[in-house]
Amino acid sequence: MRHLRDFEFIEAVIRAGSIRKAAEDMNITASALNRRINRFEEEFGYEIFERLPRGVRLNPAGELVLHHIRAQRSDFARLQSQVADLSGVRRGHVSIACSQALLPYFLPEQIASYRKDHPGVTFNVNARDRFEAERELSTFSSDIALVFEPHHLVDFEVVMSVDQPIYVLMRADNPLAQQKELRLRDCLAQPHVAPSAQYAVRLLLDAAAKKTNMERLRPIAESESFDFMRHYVLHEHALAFQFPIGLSLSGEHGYIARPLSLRDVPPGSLLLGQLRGRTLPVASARFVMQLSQAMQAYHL
Amino acid sequence: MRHLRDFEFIEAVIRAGSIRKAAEDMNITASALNRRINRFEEEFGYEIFERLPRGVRLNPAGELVLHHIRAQRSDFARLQSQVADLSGVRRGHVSIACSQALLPYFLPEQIASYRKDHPGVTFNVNARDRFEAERELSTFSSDIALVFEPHHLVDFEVVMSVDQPIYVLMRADNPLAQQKELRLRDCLAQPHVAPSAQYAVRLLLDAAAKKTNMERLRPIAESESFDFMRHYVLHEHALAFQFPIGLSLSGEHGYIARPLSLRDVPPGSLLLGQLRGRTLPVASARFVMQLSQAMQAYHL
DNA sequence: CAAAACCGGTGCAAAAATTGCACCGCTAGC
DNA sequence: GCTAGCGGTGCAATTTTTGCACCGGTTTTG
Repeated sequence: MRHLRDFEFIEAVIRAGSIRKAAEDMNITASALNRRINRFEEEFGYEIFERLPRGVRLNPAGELVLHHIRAQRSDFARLQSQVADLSGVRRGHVSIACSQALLPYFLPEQIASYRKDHPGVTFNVNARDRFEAERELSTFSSDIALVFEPHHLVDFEVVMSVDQPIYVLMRADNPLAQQKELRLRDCLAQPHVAPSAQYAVRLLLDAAAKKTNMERLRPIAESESFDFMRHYVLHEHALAFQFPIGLSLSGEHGYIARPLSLRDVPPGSLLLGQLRGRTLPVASARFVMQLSQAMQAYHL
Repeated sequence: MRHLRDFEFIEAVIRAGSIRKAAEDMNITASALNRRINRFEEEFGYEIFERLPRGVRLNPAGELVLHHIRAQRSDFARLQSQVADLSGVRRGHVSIACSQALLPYFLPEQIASYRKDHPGVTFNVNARDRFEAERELSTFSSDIALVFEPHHLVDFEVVMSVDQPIYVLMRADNPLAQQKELRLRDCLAQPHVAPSAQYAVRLLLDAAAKKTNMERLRPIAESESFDFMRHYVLHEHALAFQFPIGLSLSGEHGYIARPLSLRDVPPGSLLLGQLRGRTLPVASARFVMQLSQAMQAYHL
């Protein structure tokens, strides 16, 4: 769009770190770009770039402008989405930052179900940890975040939250599979794999083990990939841990899942959220509503 | 600003109702303006005007665009205000829609006090009833509203609220001035003036009179001007009604004010608010904080 | 019922804004 | 002290925008 063109050039300069490099990226002369930037600053009333000998860098005013640019663009996208919606077109795009756990079962099912009604809507799904997810929201890189136990929560507006007990994964022939509910001490006595430290599952397990004076987790394998861990238990007689929303509980994938007793380990909170105060495009807003309903089904 | 120019032209067309008239207003040729509008619609992807034989009119998509334009402009003003603030300039502009009652004492004092610290900040103060005030907020015509008992409350985000008992105004030689607190029936027995029906004071008085089976108000004069009524009691031996925040309680202006008993008439709520979800410019946000503190002093 | 008054839209040339090119002065790094 | 890379500027070329004249259509007016 015409009226956002200055903003595109400004963003290009920010990315490139210098006007000349940005000019090359944008297929324009450095002098032309230089004048655009200068004219913008003049009209805006304040400089937004520091001039360094090797290039330019945003000053504090520029940081505000950058945020404004991002907000502006997202706002305009929402406007178009609203207009498209009222002309009955029902198209749009939804961008999601989510925990890894939701990638195999939950989100594919939800998205497929949504697209059955709204085939014009496209999706963007990226695995992000809870820090990155919030950052993605505040830079307008994602519309929606779906993560366990997010941290800051300053820019994160919680739309829906469900508690999830931790489940233990094992092969069907594991004797523990006979019990309906497992105790933490029984699990730690067996060989187990565990997610690395930044994941909510691991945090909860570590805290629980520490609290009850049991010995710490001694995973035979640590990984950032729940996919890997889910498959590992099929090969060696080991346990893995995961939230049920990331699992298939039918047993048809070869593994059995049993909940850890809530007496031992508190549940983790799965939070659905968006950037605080932001009005989402129509498609995203509707998908949030669907997710929110789907999450209620997981309510303890 | 450059990137808002299309928006200015669009607004001009909306105001004028036809491209030709708008072109005249904007000192431009109709053909040029026509092409701007057409180009915008083409780039935007949707028509925003209905072409009528006598001009043009916004279609529903256009309504959304209009709202976007207003939000955009306000957002840009806030950005400039934030940047100005961080360069230490402390300038800006605050636009207030408020009840008449706040014009004589409360707001002048508050604004003067604020401008002592921030002389670069300018103000816009307009008396609006509670319907108009909310409309002003949602069209971004005012930043802040300060009204009694606003109605819709859908777009109105309450920042602070204080209850105000109704006070009775009289000349110092009125025998009622001897009492610390007045009963409604005593007041209605005397000649009195009253605000017209749309005002909160009148609503409360009418409701109270009706409820207690007393006879209705029989004002010897009805007016929309509290200024008029305040002065009237100085000339004839009559009573007037007003919230204390609109009064000088020192007696130095010639009238005496006594509260109506809360047993007879419930207090009215003075609400300080802004457009829901909007982030105000720095100057406005700070002034809201000051108003909020000042209002606490009136807490019952 | 016809003329006049407006309306949005378009072709074309004039005017204005933007861009590209050549070049300046400056600083960091070698 | 030399070079490479940077932001900035004067001037001409180029692209974009505008103004003017005019078209076809509809409503108002006499």
